[in-house]
Amino acid sequence: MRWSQYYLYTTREVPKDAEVISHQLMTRAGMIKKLAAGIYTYTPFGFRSISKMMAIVRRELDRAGAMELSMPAVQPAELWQESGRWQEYGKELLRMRDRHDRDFCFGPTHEEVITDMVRHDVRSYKQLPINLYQIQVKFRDEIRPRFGLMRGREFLMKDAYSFHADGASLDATYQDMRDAYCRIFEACGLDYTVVEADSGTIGGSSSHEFMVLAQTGESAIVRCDESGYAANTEKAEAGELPAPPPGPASEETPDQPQQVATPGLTTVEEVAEFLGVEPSQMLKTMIYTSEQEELVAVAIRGDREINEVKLANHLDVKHLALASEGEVTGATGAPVGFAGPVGLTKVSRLIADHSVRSMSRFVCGANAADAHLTGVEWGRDAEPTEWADLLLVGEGDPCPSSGKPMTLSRGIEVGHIFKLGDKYSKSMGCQFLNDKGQGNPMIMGCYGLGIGRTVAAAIEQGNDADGIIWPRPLAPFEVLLIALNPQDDEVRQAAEALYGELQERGVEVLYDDRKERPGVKFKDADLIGVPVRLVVGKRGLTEGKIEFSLRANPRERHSVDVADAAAKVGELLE
RNA sequence: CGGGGCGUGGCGCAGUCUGGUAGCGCACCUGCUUUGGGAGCAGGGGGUCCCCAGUUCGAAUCUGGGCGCCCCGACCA
Repeated sequence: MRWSQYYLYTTREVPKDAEVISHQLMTRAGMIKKLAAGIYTYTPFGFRSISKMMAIVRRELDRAGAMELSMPAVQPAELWQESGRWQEYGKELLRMRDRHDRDFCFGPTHEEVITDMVRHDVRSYKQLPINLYQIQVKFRDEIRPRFGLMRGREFLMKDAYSFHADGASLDATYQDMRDAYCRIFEACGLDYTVVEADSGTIGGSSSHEFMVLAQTGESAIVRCDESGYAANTEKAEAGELPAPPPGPASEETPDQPQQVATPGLTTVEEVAEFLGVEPSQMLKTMIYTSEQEELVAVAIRGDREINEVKLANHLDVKHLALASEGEVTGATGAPVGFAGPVGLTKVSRLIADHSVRSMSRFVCGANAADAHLTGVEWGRDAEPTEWADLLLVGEGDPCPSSGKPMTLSRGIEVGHIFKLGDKYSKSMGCQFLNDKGQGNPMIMGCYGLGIGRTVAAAIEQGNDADGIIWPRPLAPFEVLLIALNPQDDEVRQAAEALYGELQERGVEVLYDDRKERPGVKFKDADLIGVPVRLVVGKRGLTEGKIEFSLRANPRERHSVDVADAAAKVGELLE
């Protein structure tokens, strides 16, 4: 490809709305153009990387026995009503009407469509298992699209769905897909980790996420080097936390709680400081509401935070919110900031996190304005209706397996695999007949992988002050051939000859034949990050030499005889 | 959905407070010089100042309404 005729326009300036490095570099390198919030065009240059990513995905999934198909982007509401998600999915689902006033949506995912297809075609256990995938444009109307391709509204995703007669078959395919994903991300040269994850609105039991480690990642994960345990903090569990020391004992009334005045002190930190105790000796009581419209109280240690994903799962609700001021006052008889478990009768449930089980003589709100209680004991003064794991796990918490401290880091979620079970097959009547002639819902798995996001993640991991450093498998071109002074006959002829030779060899080469100054060409070369750089210039040519270097190691430059250059490139690309 | 900010040549911005014929840098076109790390000089093209309505002799600028975009938050009792 001759750059002088190619659709590739770089910019020197960083667009003002690009915050993360991958977004800045993809924009500056002319790979993507924004059309609207979270909606991008891939330019020919950008699309080459996207295509390479798709090719890797296809290769590995085909190898894992999955079959590619293509489903509609626009889907009728009926299917979503059947699965229940027309109600559940909320505003992220882009809904629309056709000319006959029929409801449709732009698919954010395709469980309904694939299940609908399979239930019509598959009758017998003899036809199972089946594993189908597509690479498709999806649309999710995110609250706040940002970070370029990392969190767009319209995006390219590979999604696969498997159908099974039993759990063992699902387990086998799940493992195959997990292995395929590992091969895919390894092929992309990414530093990634597999973590246990919450299954979210898709539903189902087991699930794993593939995280590319990057400080700009939007997901938090904890890991234990000792045991290998790794999980998204939405899902992560911790071993038992060390018990905090008992709070101060009351001299006059050692066998009952004592009410103390805490005027205007509503936060754990304020009360702890005022009373001279540690936040870990306090009990925090939060009032939540959900679509079930009942108020529940949740108790957690004062220095810790509630994991709302765990709480929503425990309550089996879709949407959770902290209760309003009015609801809190109605439930506790006090303003926000003074809730506690003692005498809390107006909520239906008091759910206590395991972190508060070992607490003794703790401090909590008194359910009265400007007052807290000290010296409170479980059993004697209050009793939760249930215990649960609601802890948001943090840095240094003990690993649930080894007990060693875990580390917290950030990751970009590039893949997510689920064991769905029969959630969709049951609600949508996707059944098969077993060997005894009985009808059963199929067992399903589903497997997502963000194409654009993975390419962006590769840039997050591969860049320097001058631009992108592509992992070779995702690079738009393998070789950048620069004719430094194309107006010089000798230089041009040598570069043209080499260009032809590289093409003969099947090398993906971008030939910079533009009438630009050397400085511009070098800067652009660094920016677009093509792995191998060849420079034909007057200086070297007088000695019959061509210079080559690798983008990953820009300072190391080598000379090679003109005649050997193409062979040398072939060698480098081996 | 709350709070804040911004819409002015392709991109980044000034001008708006205090109304008076729209400017700068980059990019683009022409010419000359330059040519191994984003060149210099000279000349040139390109803008419904987001949209609608209003105030005014006169609106990018003031008023009202709308649209779009960006950032923060939507959570620790």
